[in-house]
Amino acid sequence: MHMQIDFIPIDYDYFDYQGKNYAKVVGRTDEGKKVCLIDTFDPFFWAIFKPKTSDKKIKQIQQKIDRIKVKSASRISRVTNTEIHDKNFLGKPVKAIKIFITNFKDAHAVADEIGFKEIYKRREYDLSYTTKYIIERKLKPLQWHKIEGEALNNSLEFGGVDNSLDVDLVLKVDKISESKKQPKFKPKVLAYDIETDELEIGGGQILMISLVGEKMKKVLTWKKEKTKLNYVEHFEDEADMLEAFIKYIKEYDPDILTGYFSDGFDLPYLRARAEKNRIKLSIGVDNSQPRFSRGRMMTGKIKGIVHIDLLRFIRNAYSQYLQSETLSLNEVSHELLGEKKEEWTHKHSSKIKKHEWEDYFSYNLQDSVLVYKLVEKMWPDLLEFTKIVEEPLFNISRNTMASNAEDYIIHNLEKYDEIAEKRPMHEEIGSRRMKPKYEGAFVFQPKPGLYKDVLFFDFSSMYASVIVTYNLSLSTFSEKKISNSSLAELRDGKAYFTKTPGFFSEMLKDFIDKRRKYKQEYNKNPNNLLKARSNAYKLLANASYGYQGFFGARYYCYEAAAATAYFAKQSIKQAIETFEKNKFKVVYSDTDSIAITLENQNKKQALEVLNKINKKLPGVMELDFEGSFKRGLWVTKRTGEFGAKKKYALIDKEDKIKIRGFETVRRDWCKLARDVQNKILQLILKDGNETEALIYLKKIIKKIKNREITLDQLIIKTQLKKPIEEYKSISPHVTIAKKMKEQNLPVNIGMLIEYYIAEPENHQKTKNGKNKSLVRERAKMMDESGEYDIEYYLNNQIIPAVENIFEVFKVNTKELVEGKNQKKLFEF
DNA sequence: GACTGAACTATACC
DNA sequence: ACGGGTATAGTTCAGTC
Repeated sequence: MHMQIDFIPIDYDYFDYQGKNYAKVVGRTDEGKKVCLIDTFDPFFWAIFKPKTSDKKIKQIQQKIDRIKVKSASRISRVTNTEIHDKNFLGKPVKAIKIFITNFKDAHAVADEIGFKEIYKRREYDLSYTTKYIIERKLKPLQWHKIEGEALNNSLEFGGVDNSLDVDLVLKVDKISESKKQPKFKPKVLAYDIETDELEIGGGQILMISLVGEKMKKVLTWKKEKTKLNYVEHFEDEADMLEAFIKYIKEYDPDILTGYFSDGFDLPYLRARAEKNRIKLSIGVDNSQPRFSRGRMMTGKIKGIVHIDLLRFIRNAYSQYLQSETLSLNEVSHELLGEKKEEWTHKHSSKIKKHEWEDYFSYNLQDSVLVYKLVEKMWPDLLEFTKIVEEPLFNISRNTMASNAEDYIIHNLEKYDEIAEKRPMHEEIGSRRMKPKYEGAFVFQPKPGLYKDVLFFDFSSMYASVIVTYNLSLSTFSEKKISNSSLAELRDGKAYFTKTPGFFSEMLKDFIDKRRKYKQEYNKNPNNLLKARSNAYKLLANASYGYQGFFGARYYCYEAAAATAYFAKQSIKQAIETFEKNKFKVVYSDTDSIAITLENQNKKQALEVLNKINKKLPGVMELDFEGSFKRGLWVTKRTGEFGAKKKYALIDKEDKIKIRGFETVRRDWCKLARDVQNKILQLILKDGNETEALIYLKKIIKKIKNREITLDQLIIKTQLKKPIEEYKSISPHVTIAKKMKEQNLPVNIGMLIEYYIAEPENHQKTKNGKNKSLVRERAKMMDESGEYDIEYYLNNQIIPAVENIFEVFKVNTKELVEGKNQKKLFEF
């Protein structure tokens, strides 16, 4: 039956039938029906001719290519057609041959057959089928389309594929067209979370599974403990529970199934337990089981349902805007939703008392509730990134910003008639990584002191605007001098960039323009979607500088990255000079920001200088006024009397404090040191007087000496960043990690190891009174008994955190603790 | 055995 | 392997006297 529908694509997949590739796209109609489209296009890749290859030679090679056949185990793939085209490659016009083949999977093998000496490069055989499909058929993810096609109903076409699909409609596509109307789409989201005794995947039974969606709240368990909680459903055993899990997913029919760290834990665990119970975890629309691809990170894919591991999206797209010290579900929920996980101390199920099970069920449910709410909150971002980058949601939710930027480029090359550059191979990556670091940003050496009336300025999206302004990219770069170009004097040579705009900076300019446009629209009409859109463009713009310097990038260009830093440095130094020429004192500057003090002039005069600077700035570069602060504090380094960079504290007129770099904002310092430093910074900044701060410090020192500090204030947390065996230097947190492992406690890479420093057993001291033993020998796990090491917490935590602050006021803190002033100290 | 600088490590800034 | 360079600072480690 021929029909037309309004359709929004959600999940992309493909299959082979009789040696040919077909796309299988699952999505919804405007009426909420689940539909699977079957569609196809003629797969192809490109071979680019060397310059000046004669037309005759080109014809000859075309004929040879036309005859290529490649045999693989399951099929014979051959070239079905060839076309000669005028295209661009890295911004230069080229003659290229478009090579159509029967099966896209054989593109690589066919490309290998094309080793003619007239062929310069072979390209686009390394793009995924789905990416190619989206580009060729213009069926863009999460955008509405009009689809015309033939409904398949118990058809024998494609080996009866429609019979095996759990959808409302299977449509063989004839025609795809853009929809003018783009009504709001709300996906059906289902969040899940499991609880187990063993952390090793499949190592023990799954005790319970929670499922939370719109009008769905369930905890499934085979535990028999009675409960008043009406969302708990009891099953005979683990197998029954798993069957119910499958059944409920089918019933709910979600577009998105989501968990937290579910790529690495929940989904593989479910799969493993299903296997143990000889159950097929057939949750895919074709009743297939989840599949796992193992790269550096495990990834779980479900056919027809987008599996989102929310942790990965948060890590890649959200984390830089979060204050949370870890990306744990608890902290992230607290920050974004103002809600927390429920209290539950993990213990083996055999040790859980009868009345405690209710808490455990409730805890399990709450985790899914939080994940559900977080996805709701982040949906605008997921949606906008998907619409802008044009890759499937599954990829968007896992991509790093650099790959999002790259995918955007790939999907937009057509406008420039560009053939895509290939992904670097292993050796290429190796040699890129061998390259020395290029010279980066400028950081101003501050003079320690407490300053009044500090104004901050910063360049908006500085590196992106530099790339656009100077046209810095792989396709515009030249080692040799060329006409009409700009020159960057790099550490190891000169780099020229043509002023004729290249596609990279054109696309980047689009990011900047759109960011500006949607930000303005948002300011006029604030809503989540516009905010997410303008933010997405900002993130993509900011990622593009790192992208060009990233060894894994298709459009990697070391010189462009180095030149970006070079030109940025020039601009900020000029801006600093201009402020200084106009009699303003510059107190600090880092990369794209400048801080000045007003002294004898006023803010209006400073803004006039800003105007002057902006008039002289080239291209799309722009310096903005960021904010005023009534006081700002810069301190010395611990070693030497220079001012420390990347460390300062500000206070504005509303007494709001902004702290950068200080121990206060570092998670590897104990809470006491951070809190004390924070308090002292506040006392000093509020009225510019150190006396009260000093009194406070003395009180704290006394408390430490009298052992009045509770242990939770003294926990030191350090992240374990690699396997224990790989550490060359055994620092305290590694020692603790070893101890934990010996006691069979879970130790994972990425974990924050917690410990405190205890009084040494034998009080051996060196001549100058320092503890003889290494710190790691005094490090204890939090539940190990012992008394905290007064000397360590004074000399290695509190004093280092406050010493440099008081030094600004010529107060010697060290003397407070030891030596002559000790008596005085206890008078407080 | 005491001392010192280099190496290693974690974390922050932009 | 899955953005970049710049910077601070602690602890350990290895070399020297």
